[in-house]
Amino acid sequence: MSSTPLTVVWFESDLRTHDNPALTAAVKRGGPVIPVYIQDEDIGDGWADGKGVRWWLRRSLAALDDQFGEVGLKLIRRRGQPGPVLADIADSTGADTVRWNGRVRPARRERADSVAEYLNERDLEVQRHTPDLLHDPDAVETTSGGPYHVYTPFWNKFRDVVQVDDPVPRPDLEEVPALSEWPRSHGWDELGLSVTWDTDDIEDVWTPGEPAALSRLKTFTDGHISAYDRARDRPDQDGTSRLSPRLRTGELSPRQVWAAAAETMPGDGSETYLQEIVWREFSYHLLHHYPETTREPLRDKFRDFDWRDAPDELNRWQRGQTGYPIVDAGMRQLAQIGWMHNRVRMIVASFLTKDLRIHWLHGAEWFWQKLVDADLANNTMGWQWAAGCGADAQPFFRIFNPVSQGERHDPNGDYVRRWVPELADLPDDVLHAPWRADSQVLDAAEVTLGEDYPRPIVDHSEARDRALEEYNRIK
DNA sequence: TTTTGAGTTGTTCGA
DNA sequence: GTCGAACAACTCAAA
Repeated sequence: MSSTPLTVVWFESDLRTHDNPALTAAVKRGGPVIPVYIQDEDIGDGWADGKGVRWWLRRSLAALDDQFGEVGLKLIRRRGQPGPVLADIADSTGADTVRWNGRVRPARRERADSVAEYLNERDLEVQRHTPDLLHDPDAVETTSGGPYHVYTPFWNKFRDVVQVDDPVPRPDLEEVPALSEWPRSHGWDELGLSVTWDTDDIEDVWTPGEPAALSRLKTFTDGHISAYDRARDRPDQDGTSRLSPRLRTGELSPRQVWAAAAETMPGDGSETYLQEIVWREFSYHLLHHYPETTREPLRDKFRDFDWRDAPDELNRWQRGQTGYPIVDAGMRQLAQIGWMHNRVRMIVASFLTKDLRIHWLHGAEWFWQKLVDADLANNTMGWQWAAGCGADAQPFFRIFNPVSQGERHDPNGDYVRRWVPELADLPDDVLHAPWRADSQVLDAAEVTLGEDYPRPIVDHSEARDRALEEYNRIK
């Protein structure tokens, strides 16, 4: 028995020091604390971290390590199977306890269960703490028992029964006794987190890490959250929270976001924003009850849907060369900064699945590779929703018109001009549909369709009719 | 137990 | 230009 008990804290999607129940409990226990992050390619569900998430993780982990470094601690980074890695660290340091916050992604949850078993068999104590989810997916159920398939009743029930905990205070890390010798830690290359991005824009837009996350949360809740309900659909404005990558890596917990948003003056903006936080809950609710939906449609009849095999068109969608400016702007924003405005995500998803009738899974996989906020629950629900085969699906005839969506949500064209600069000199009235412009207008803007910018890959009206036919066939 | 009604991030058409 | 209606299908809760 050691008089100064040593505790290992296993970090995963909770890269923060505030509201971290496992870390706070470890510090409270007294004795040295060893923070550990383990990068593991295969967590069992086939969705290994994509490039965008790895780009973010590398920087977020460095920021967390900096915070620990300021008080003489060190974040141990390792690659491999968590059970053996944690046992090895405990063995080499004499730690007797491993703590972590409960996991929310089904495969991570199951893996954590087997890791606990593995550690227990080796006489290590395991303590699990509150996960980064506000509701218990098994506890929130419909009146007749069972999971929800529609958001609004889920939201009503959530408000009735879920008591959101207050965030846990940040522990005083300075009181943690120093460890004389730290276990070995892997470099970024060994960890698989050295990612080269195609452009520098991503570096200018994002500052990963908990300090920047807290700062953004404050800016958002002090400021434009009050206009969130009106501004969130405007990709040309900074109307959204941009907190999604923070929640993905756990630089912020949903409890912190909830508390900060609920504290602001009550109003339509913050109410609408709280609903978005609960959309994340709903997506985890669905993934918990239907884990197979990351690859299979929730609605069975969509198994017969005749998706088109069209690699060239998929490629043009990915590169932002469809000839529909709002779609191309979104796809290029994604490629360049690893993030896309939510409204535009819906537009490009509708375009891929309905106009091009390409399987939503191709879209989900592309987003998964590129997004810095790629979250399996949100990505799955979003794509199935857009394709019409998921929960709370829009009626199948609700097919976004990429021109009218662009005109409505990017009325001045600032968003398109920013991401599709070859169209920047077109006047507003044809910016979202360049093929409608007179030849003099195109000449004046120095745009030659088919050369500088593609003609539309499909005619939306015809594509819409064909999609409706197919949806009618399977109904 | 059965019925009813509200809800659902849109588009198009015609008055 | 603006407006309401039509476009189907399903979930869920309340009557």
